[in-house]
Amino acid sequence: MDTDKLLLDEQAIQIKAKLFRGFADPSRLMLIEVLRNGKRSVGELVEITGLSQPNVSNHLRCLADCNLVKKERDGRYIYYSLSDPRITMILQKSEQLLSEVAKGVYNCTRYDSTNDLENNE
Amino acid sequence: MDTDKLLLDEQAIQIKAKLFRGFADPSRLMLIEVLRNGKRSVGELVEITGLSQPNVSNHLRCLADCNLVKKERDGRYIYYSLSDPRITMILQKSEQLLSEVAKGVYNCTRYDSTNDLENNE
DNA sequence: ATTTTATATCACTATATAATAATATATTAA
DNA sequence: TTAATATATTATTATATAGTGATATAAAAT
Repeated sequence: MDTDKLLLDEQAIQIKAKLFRGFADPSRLMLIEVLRNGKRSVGELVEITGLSQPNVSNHLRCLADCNLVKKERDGRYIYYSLSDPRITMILQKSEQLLSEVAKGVYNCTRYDSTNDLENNE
Repeated sequence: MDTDKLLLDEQAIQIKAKLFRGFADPSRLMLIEVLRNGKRSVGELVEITGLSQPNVSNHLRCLADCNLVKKERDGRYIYYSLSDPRITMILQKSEQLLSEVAKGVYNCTRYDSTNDLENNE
């Protein structure tokens, strides 16, 4: 009914969706997971993730723009770290949720390029 | 170092990113927010969100495939509801996080079509 | 000053996917 | 059965965006 419409603050939804987009890409999520263990330079992140350097920089900029990570220069190196411990909490909650719904998410190939399943539902 | 690489279970990352993609689209997030108040038929969701019926159905299918929502038929109506209370918990945590980083997320126009900001950083 | 190293930016391409329009399916009512 | 209603599917289009290669900027070392 109309009580629902009141709860649908368009702008709040947009912002919240944007936050989740920070987590919604495998490369960015990889970076965030690594940063859960502490600050890392861009070079280290490149080394650990195996992503290209420009790709890492681009994703870090995206995350930094959204305040999900913060940067700190030390000489030639720039160290990135998570901006808020609640980011880790959200990831933890998500892991708990996934332990139950993982199967469904795994089977969700709706938007997958690797759509090579042979099971028909 | 290498200890990080061990933590980077590729498949786990992919699945987790997929979960967040469920939340990362404004239309889907809207649907989820509405469902936080209880089960709704497709028609009600169309009415409340203002999205087109096929669009709602498509997003619901995506969410259902990923086990984020469950469906239940009653006559001609199909009622959708959140599959797990932890979904709500994740959203709550995210709201708390957003209360602090919202400004940054709001200003994050990196991938925005509505890129009409006049402030230069 | 020049070179080396670390990171960022930019232009471009390819892919993913959100939205739409048209149509199909399923359930109930007449 | 036929009509009406509710939901799902499909094909298509347009847009968003991830990744790459080339280059630029910045700091330190020679």
